[in-house]
Amino acid sequence: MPEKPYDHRQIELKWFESWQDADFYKAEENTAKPKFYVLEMLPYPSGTLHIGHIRNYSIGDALARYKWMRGFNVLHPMGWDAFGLPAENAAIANKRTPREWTLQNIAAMKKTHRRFAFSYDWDREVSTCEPEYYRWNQWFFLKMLERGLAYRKKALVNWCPKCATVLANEQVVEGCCWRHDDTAVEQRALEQWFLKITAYADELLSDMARLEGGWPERVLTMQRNWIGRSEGAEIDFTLAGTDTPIRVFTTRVDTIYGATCLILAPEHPLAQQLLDAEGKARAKAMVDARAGRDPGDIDKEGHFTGHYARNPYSGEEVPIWIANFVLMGYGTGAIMAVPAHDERDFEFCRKYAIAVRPVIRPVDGALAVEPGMKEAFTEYGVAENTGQWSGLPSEDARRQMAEYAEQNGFGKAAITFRIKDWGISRQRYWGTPIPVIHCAKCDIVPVPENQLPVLLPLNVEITGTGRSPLENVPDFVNVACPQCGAPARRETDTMDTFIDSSWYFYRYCDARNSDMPFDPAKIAYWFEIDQYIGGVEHAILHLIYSRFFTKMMRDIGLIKNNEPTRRLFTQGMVIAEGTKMSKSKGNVVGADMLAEKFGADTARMFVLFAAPPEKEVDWRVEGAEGIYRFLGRVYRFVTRNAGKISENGASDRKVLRKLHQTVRKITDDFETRWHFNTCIASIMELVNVLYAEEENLSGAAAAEVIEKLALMLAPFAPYLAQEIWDEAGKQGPVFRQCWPAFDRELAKEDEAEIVIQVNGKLRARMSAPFGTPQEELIARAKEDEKVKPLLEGKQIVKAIAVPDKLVNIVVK
RNA sequence: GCCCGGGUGGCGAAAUCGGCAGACGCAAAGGACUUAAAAUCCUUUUUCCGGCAACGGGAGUGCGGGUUCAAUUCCCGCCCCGGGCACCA
Repeated sequence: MPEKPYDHRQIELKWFESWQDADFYKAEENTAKPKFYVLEMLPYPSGTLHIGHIRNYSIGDALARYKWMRGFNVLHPMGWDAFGLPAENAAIANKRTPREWTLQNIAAMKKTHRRFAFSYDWDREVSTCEPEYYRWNQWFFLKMLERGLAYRKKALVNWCPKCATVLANEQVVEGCCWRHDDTAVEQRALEQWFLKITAYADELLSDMARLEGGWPERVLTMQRNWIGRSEGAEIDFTLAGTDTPIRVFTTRVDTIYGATCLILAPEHPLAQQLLDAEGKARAKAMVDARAGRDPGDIDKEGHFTGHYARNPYSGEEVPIWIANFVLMGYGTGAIMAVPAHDERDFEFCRKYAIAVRPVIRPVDGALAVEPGMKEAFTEYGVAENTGQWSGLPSEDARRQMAEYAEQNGFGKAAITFRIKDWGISRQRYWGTPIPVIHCAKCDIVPVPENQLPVLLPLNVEITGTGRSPLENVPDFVNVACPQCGAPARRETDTMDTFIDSSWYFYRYCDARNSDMPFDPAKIAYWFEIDQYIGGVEHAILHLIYSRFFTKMMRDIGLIKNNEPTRRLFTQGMVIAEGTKMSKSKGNVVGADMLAEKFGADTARMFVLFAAPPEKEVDWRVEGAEGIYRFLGRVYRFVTRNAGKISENGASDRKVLRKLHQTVRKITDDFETRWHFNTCIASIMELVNVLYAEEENLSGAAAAEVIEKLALMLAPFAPYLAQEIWDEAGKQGPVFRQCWPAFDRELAKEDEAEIVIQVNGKLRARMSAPFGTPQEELIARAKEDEKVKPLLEGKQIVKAIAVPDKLVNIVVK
């Protein structure tokens, strides 16, 4: 056969057109095949796909196609995280509505998606900005409202002046906005809607045990830190001379006899009562100075209130201070300071010359002497000078003292979490309207379910001023109260867009259902997600909200699974020529450019080949050119040898052995560790052998090689794989064939190559039949002509043989 | 400060269970084909020493120790890089 040059444009265009109307990737519920749900994180429709997206989808697509070929019923969907701030900013800049802008972006990105031929079931496409989708956000909200999981409270909230909206705690990164790392977040007091994620804090934490093994350890660690469960006790001190309790949270009650002052957060309600005018001013200054600053950079500062608190154990009275390092949002907002046994308290008390009193000694040492302590002793030890608990190991004292507090009514063992309820109110337009109505008489009235969806009005002027643009839409705001009929106001806040992405993967299972968010039976079939693939940047926000939503949906009886995702894979970033890609640097590698210049197959294979999928990949033009050359090499071999007629099979055995070894390697990798870089390398090795042995390859062997090459390439380079399949005269889509089997015997080498070492150094090699006994290997090694001289005049101390691998002779 | 990753040629990397370090690719150099170039094909390419050469010898996976017949791989200590958390009482 005459060789043909590899023309990616012609090949990809041809199959693109041929596949246009085919629905190869439809997932069905009624089938005897085992199911496999593979999911990639849905993109924000910014307008263009870049190489980072391509990497994410290429990993998922390789897996999805492999699973299809292994006979699974694969669900592989895609959608759009279509609400969000950039649409509003674009609207202000371009005089277009957020909706127009978003829909156009989706259309453009979908076109690129199609061009890359990712194996999605597009019939299940979900776009979160459509009423058909967001009405179920509203529905879930109402369900949560009924159950007390959604509530409203006035709260100090994180406010980003640039976004002109509220941020969730999770969206504040080192005191700055997660989108604007140069903008300090301010604190404002606003009436806000919250979801009670803390109701599930314990379960979110304990269920991580089930995710162990399937999720990356570091994601679990990040979530554990975020939830921040801490066991301790709440203890009531009393304001001296009164019965007013002041409750503190501590993890170390055993140190309470060493408490030398009590410290309130500056915002603590009691502090406001106790402080004089000057003190109040100090407190306010502390709060303001804290906003948006890295906590580690702020020096500890305090102010004595002039009042005292009584220690319920010792009866001692200690001064009450306020201090900037005590947080209102954690525990009770008040602490007992035990400088001898806590580093922070030590630093604070030294600064203000407050007494330091050691009450815990090291197990094998003496109690520290004061004055003279240089640092706090924070470990457990033995309690001393601690009343009836003196002499106890401090861990025992800790437990017993908490019980004592409970028996005597001034405290109890308690657990505190770092995670806080999820603030979801946003003073923004392009999001899901929160379905409640404010009535002067009836207060907060949920929108009746049969009136959903509360439609987001179109043609709204976007001002970007910080008040919801919806407030300026009278038709939207002015409604009759559903309960009493009186004129009322509709809620104008919209929901955090993380709501949208918290359950979208359920909607894929039943994307067109207009009566329910989804049919529970379909969820029962498809869930849990067998493999979720996305960036590690979502380790906390999206992945913890999703878990929360799943538990909430289970508790309202919609689903049975406790967790959404069995296995999670976090792929590494793509950087461009050594630097992080960003719009402002103008070095974003766009998917359309890649498809045009190199073809979709090359782009896909490049991102898979450059590094194992969990690692960072550096985009390099030369790297892509290398892959392009390789695909050309494959194609030219195929076109030269398809339909080859030759009886000369002198190289057949060698080539077929390599072929079956390659199939074995790739199959193994798909089943275990997904190191597609080495999979592709092994195909390259195979092709190198093909080039070397081409002359002496029989027609039959060539046919087998070409067929299996097409099948092996199908998950990575579907266009070229199809073209090869076609060249080989085969019918139908290559990616719907069975994954190739390999012959264990054929893949075996004839003889084992045995390495011979003398004192651990490689000195010679020999071949021996598989299974040659160890004694025989050693005997043969000793006779080897390179080895023999090295043994002369030496004493053989030991000889080790590893069957089929190695002999090591130790001499003296 | 604490918790995870990671450190291997000029570069991206490989070595899956303690057994040949550097597969595969990039870049570079040389050759073949060509009027020429591109493309393609072939060869060389960790490093040092000896040799015209085939070849031979030594060193080598961040650094220092240890275990072992044998360590990129396991253990202890340290250095550097990346990420996460960080007054959470």
